[in-house]
Amino acid sequence: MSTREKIIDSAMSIVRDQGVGKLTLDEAAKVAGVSKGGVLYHFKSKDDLIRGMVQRLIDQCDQLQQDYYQREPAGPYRWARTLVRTSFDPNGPASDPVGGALLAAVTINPDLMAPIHAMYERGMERLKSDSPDFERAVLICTAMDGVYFQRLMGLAPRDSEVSERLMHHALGLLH
Amino acid sequence: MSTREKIIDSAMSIVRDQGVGKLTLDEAAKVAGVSKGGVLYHFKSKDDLIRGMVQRLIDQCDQLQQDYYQREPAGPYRWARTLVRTSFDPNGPASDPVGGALLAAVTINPDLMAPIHAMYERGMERLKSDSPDFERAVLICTAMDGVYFQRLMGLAPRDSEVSERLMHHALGLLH
DNA sequence: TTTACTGTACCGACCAGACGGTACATGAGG
DNA sequence: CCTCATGTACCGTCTGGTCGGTACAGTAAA
Repeated sequence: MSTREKIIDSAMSIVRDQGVGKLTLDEAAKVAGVSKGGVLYHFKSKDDLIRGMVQRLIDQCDQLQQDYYQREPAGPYRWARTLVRTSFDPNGPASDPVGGALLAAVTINPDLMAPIHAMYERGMERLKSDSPDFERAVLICTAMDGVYFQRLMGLAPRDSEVSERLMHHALGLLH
Repeated sequence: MSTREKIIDSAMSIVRDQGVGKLTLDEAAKVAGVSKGGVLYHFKSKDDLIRGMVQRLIDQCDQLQQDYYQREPAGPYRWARTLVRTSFDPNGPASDPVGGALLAAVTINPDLMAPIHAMYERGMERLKSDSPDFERAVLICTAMDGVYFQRLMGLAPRDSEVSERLMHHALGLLH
């Protein structure tokens, strides 16, 4: 793995394990096994590092959504169903490791959220394109944001069985 | 209004207007119109200030929920319906001003989230007590978390008409 | 094949400013 | 005169960012 990627990974794990407040260039360097100079060679500022984290998050989301979309049977609400399944993917960004990028961005410099806004817009367009009842789709997908939120805040560490049932209930409302 | 309350208000507004990263004792003092010594008289540390913010948030939520609960007609899903209406209250904590307390807490010291966890537990108990289909209630209320999340992240600044329809759709699923 | 040069990747010392927190002074009201 | 509420001055630490330097790989002329 490239050093650059390793640094992003390290930053993500710091946010997850120690909280956003502990994300410093020194700490990221230490965890990644390089010097602070090394970090600043790949990212010209802390904001730039966070931009990298956000981009990573977006790429991962896009990838996962594409994968699930292909596997999802065609028909109404295909995109909504895709988003539901993506949200519960145990390896997806909705699970613990990478989500902190958002927290880092919104707390350190809200401007860094711009790419996320764009991703949201894309998602809305997709929903609109194949949802017979758009409001229904928005509501369910908003619930998926809620799932994400709860994980970010460390609320309700749902066991996988409860998650499973919640997911199926959501899917059941998309018919 | 007491100085203590004024300081909490100031801290809230800093988080909202400038981001969590800009919440410092000096800045809070400046905005509240007192000196740093004054702030530290009322809150013996920054963590303590954030505790105060979190407590304010919780008190406001509790108050609002009680109000709406009383106004909500009895019957199944009464608590779920209450939570939905609370989430869309234009003066409630779900709107912009006070939400940042959560961000401040989770980024600066995750331990400060403990009272929020407790509030969540209470909410779940209430839902369980009067929801014929508990999963349905949880799903809808998770969507309310999503609404909150989107506001925190500055995503989708929904106009009030869209909010209105989303709320009614949520209520429609609670029958 | 040696030499000279260039670009990439990274290191580590350093700095200026900001921050949380402490210690103490001040001053008004009872 | 004492306590409550607040102001002032200061300290030690941490942080983002700069800068000069190093190691090394490629490469191209001599």
